[in-house]
Amino acid sequence: MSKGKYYMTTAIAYTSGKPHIGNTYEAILADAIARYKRKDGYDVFFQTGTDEHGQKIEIKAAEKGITPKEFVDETAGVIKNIWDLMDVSYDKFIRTTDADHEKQVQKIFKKFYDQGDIYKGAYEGMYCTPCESFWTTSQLVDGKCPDCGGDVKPAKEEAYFFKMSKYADRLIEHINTHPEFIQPVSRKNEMMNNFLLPGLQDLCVSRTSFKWGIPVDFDENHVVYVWLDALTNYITGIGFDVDGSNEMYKKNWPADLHLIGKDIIRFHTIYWPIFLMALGEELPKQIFGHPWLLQGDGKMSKSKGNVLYADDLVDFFGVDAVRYFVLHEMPFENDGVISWELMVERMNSDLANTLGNLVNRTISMSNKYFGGVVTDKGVTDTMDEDLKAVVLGTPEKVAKKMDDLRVADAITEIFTLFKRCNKYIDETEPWVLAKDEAKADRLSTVLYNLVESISFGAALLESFMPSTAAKIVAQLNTSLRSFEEMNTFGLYPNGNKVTEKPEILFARLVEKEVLEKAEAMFEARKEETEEPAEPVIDIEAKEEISYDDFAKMQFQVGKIIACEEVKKSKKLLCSQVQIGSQVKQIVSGIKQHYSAEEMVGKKVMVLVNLKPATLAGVVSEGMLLCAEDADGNLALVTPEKDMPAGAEIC
RNA sequence: GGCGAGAUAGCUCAGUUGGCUAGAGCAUACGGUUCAUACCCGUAGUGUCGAGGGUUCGAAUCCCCCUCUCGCUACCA
Repeated sequence: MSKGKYYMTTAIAYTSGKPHIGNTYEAILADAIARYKRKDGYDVFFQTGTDEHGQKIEIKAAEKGITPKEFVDETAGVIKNIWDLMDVSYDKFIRTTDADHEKQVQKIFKKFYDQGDIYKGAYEGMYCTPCESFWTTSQLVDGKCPDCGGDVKPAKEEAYFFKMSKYADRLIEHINTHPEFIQPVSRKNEMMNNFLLPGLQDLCVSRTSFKWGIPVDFDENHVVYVWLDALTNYITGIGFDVDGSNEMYKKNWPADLHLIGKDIIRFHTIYWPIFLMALGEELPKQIFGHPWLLQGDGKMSKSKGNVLYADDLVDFFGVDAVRYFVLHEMPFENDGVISWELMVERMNSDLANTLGNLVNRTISMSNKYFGGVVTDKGVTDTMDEDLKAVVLGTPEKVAKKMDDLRVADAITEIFTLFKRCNKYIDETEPWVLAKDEAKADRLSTVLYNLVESISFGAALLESFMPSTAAKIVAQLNTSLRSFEEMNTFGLYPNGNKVTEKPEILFARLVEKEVLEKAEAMFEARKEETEEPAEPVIDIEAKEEISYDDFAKMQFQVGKIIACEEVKKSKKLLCSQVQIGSQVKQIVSGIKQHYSAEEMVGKKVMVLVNLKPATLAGVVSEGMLLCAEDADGNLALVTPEKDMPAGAEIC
């Protein structure tokens, strides 16, 4: 009895490298929802996959001396393996290098062009390779990409543009009349206020600066913009065709849920719906931008060697414990935190103590008192009522939470059930009953109630911790029950026999040992990756210049004699810089790296003949030069020996 | 700078339309218990509910203002 179709997706993972636990979280979250919906009677189609085009991949492949295709084949394999390791039950794993996907993207692009939604124009500006974005000079941050902080270079290219504004009103209307469309709702306001209401800009949807993309078939110099390529996976993966889609597509579209990270909400709630409108297709019902899983002890970074990967965590804790942790620890709207200490705490208190020990003690008592045979002798007590009420009420509570995609809260409800069971043992005191032969039947019923309650808990746990749920019912010698079978208390077969030797589900861990082991792992990894003792940075080479070009620039040593913060800005410091006998006012975006006080007295390298400009209302007559590392930290460039203010740098 | 969110126990947070001594989990202390993975159950807490002012019989909750944090965004030579 199907409740109808349910089509859901994750964002497709970018194949630039191995995904860390934060990336993996999304797949696990989606899986929990997919499994739950299936159990709830929906005909679920769950799609995930990989996003494989773009200049960044072209460059990475070149560095490794392999073709882009070889590179993405390898990375896509790594990603798929991790999803499989984590028991992600996807129905389709799409890759944007799949032939049928590429074919459809070309057709879609052509259709847009033919119907006038895409027009050919030219783009001029500063280009950021990793972000594959153009910026106007005024958008740059210290001459760097405002998104990633990376280097940009001047570029001009012929390009195709999509007329976003044409559909803006319709989209605004849709968002306003469908409050569930963007979740959480706070994100809706951000999109409205920052993009839709001020007016949408046309979007550049092709590139000519690199080759690793889907070619525009009627204009070979161009490849399709990665976002247009990537977003369409949601329809091409289920059989969309410009010339007539198949039955599977007709059944599944529109998607019921796009699960994505909060960083790409803009692409999914603005560009994607507009592309769909242009195709004449329905819009997805809901887009949920989930928060991120952050690392407690500082940001994850490869250079620090402290990146957490799902497979490493599995080695420490096991698949289901990791699933439990990321699902349970992630709030609905705020970012969650992951750390070794927190993992151990959850592992010990929730999984080992509350759940594992409950199952273990129940089975042990059944064996000890009745040779493992579980029978309801019908000797009830008033104290049974509350237990039954809690157990019978839990499926409903979980359902309510899952309706709102509050997965963490749903799990908490299930653990409330297990805690209630532990309390029941304390209330009934089976070991006291066991001492009185007249109470043997009561004891039997108590144990039956426990086994029955745990059966409920295990069945509810199935969507979130599938293998643990299976292990529990195997030990109870029963099967996972359906939601329908959770309307009645007492379906556990009377006289059934539980396992003789209960296996420990989750072993308690000692925090200190885990930390030491983790430390050792990171150290080992550092040694592996740390070829050069000192990190080096490669930046994109700029075009060669002549000596004359160089000679146009005048550099001098400047002494900062005063410095204050620019009030209206988060990043700017305004310095008075003595250069020879004159003093120039220079504004620099370095507030986050230097305080105004520590600037004073420094001798720095200044580009003095730069045309003055006004920044945040303050005139700036030059530029202080800085070095920047991979994390965006800045260091002022100063003369190696003390030099007078005004000394020429040549 | 614009828009928005937030500040509650040691930690992570919940507090519906203002209403009885402000809650949960974890951690801590004490007590109980022994079937079990030294586990489970119970009790106890501590809180100037970010600061100040106002409305009200009554404010964590509503209004004003301030401080700080965060998100999106603009600007950032």
